[in-house]
Amino acid sequence: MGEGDSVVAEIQEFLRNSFSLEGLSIELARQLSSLARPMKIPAGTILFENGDPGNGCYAVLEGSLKVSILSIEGDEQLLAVLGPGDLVGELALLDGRPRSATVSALKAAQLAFIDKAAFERFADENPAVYRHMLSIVGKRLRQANDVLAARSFLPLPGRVAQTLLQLSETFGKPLDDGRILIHYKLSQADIANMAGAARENVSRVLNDWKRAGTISRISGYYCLEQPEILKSAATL
Amino acid sequence: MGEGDSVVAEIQEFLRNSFSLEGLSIELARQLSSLARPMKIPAGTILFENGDPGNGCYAVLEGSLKVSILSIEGDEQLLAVLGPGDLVGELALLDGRPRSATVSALKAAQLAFIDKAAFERFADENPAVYRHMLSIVGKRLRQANDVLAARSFLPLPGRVAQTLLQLSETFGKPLDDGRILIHYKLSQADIANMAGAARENVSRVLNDWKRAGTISRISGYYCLEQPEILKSAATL
DNA sequence: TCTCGCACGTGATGTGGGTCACATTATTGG
DNA sequence: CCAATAATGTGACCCACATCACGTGCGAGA
Repeated sequence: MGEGDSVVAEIQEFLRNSFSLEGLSIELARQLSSLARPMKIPAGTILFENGDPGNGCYAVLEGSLKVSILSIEGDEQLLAVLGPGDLVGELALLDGRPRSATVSALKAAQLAFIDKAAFERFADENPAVYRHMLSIVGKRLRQANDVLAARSFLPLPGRVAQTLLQLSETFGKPLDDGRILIHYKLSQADIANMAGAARENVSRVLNDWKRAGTISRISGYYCLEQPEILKSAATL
Repeated sequence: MGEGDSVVAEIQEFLRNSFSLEGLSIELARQLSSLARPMKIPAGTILFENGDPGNGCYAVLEGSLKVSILSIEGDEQLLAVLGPGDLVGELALLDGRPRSATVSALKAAQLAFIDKAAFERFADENPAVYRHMLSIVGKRLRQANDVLAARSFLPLPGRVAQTLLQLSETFGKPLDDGRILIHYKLSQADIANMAGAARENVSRVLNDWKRAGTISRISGYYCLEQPEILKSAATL
């Protein structure tokens, strides 16, 4: 255990903020937090890989992770970049199947591991937890469908727009007017891997928008100056 | 109610077969079936459209439905073709959000409607129902990720292979050796809309395989002669 | 301060697969 | 049984986007 108390407090804080916000009572969140085992991983660590047996899920307290699928040739399809407040590996909680994607740490991360068995025992007593879980998975499924739709119907710029908007959901800080700052260091390669496009072309699109004033870079961070334009570009 | 009893019996039969197979007790299935409202829709009916408010989900007893996303230009991305034993519209049961896709009847269909509120009331008493639901949604999410991965990494033939294999999961009847008959009338256009490809190219791929003996058509139905070859074509 | 490495910008070139056009079967209503 | 109509096969062409090739800026470490 060792480093103990402050982390426990952090887990509770986390659950209070993220879970309860979405309709889970604070008391439940607190109890749930006592099931979680804190853990810390350095940047670059692979938390688990596609095909691994899955025995539980993780809540992200600090740092950031990426969820991706890898092809044989080593190409990467980024599914998501996750930050504090997010949950990964929930699929293992649902059925007992192996992990369907690979998750690794982009930055050193503080996590809370929740064991499948313990979770089920707890949730059986508290159906609200199941409902909450369903809504999380439901959100993921909707998002997956959106991405697929974008892949089917939108040309490259549309897909990039969708990617930026999606990232702004996790990392966006609203500024004045409707501007949104994506407070996370993103490389074009990352964006390209999410949008399913070649980095070079993402560069071209991004520059077109920068010149048109649709987006800008503020000390390394992308800033959506006119989110509406991006939204309309990402509309099917 | 009117047409009544035989349909009620059918709903129970359905739930016994499909739900209980996947770990839900027969008793629960029977009780759940009493919440369902039977309904029949003719071929071509649109059950609901993307954006509609969603107040419940449907179990398919007979007939077939398609789940699709439509672009502005009228192009269609087919997400799934469903037959007896499948469930549609579960997302509405999870969160209260509007429907994320359009579902319509390919053939006249007999359905059982399950109201969101009634479902939650029942499931709160029987957490096993929630667990079962989670495993269904989990399966969908895995499948969605697979399709996205295929779109990212596989060339056209691979995507068509994946589509056939996926369809064989719903409609496949195993024959001798490892051959699988897809017992459903499929047009090339359908396959193309699922694989996200142009019909003409699907035609070419299918004919190549037919000539190579990988697949065949038996009185209008596609038959996978060598599923392993398709599987390897669909491997990332 | 230099330079090594890495993220980014941009033209030239290649190609998978979409689009068009049309011939050739199947299917179906009459 | 026959038109009408829809599903399929196949070639020719085209284009969005991947790939290649290389130049430019810039932060980190010696």
